[in-house]
Amino acid sequence: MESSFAIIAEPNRRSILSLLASSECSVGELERQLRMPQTSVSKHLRVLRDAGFVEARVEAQRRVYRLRPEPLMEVDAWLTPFRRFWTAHVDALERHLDQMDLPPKKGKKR
Amino acid sequence: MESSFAIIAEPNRRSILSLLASSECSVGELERQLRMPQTSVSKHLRVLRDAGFVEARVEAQRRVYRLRPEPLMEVDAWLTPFRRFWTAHVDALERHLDQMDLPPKKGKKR
DNA sequence: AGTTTATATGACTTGACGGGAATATGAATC
DNA sequence: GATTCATATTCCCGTCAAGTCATATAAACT
Repeated sequence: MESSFAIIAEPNRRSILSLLASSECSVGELERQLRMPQTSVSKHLRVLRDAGFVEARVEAQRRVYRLRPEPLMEVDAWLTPFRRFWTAHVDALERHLDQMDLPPKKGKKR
Repeated sequence: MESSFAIIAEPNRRSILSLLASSECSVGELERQLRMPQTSVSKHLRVLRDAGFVEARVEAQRRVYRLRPEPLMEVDAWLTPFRRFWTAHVDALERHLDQMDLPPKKGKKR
């Protein structure tokens, strides 16, 4: 359970994170929107919290969870060396489109 | 039916992908650089190939593996809704501007 | 042909993870 | 203070994946 990658390997956890990307949620709200048992939501939230993906604030009986950016930034950073593999493709696609489309005003520095 | 996220949850597979990001490799080269048993490397490559992360070309007795961009692009796309969480805080981080420098064939980057 | 080199596959074991039910904790309301 | 609501934790179980060992395939070399 150590790496951030293992954490987001779980589909339900990714769903939780996606919901929290829109707005912070209580456990009950997550439970209803994802239609999964509360005990499951709580356990996944525990994992996410231990890994630093989310943090909770106590509000009366509720716990309101919100996102923390660091672990996903780490994933994003890991992707960096790979991006050149598809930016190359995008460039090729751009060149191709330039032949049929209007010349774009955006920066094409070469 | 493994998701791309589950594939890169495995540390050894991430190591393989990182090596292939520098240059294509044969199984033996991966085996030596990662210092893991050949049978393990082959099995991870099998998983990576089935998931579309890599493809192999046959070169005599060797299989030379190289990266395929699509699955990692998918991961990158999933991160999109989350990026505002750190681009908002870390101002003007140029991670999405062209980080395209010349890819070195050997030697250390970074 | 037989041997070495390079890679893949199959069988087996082991350990980790997720789901579910039951239970526990704890705050709020009566 | 007992009950209800909201969330967390514990225990058991089934599954699945990774590591290891042995073996299989196939090309290259003698």
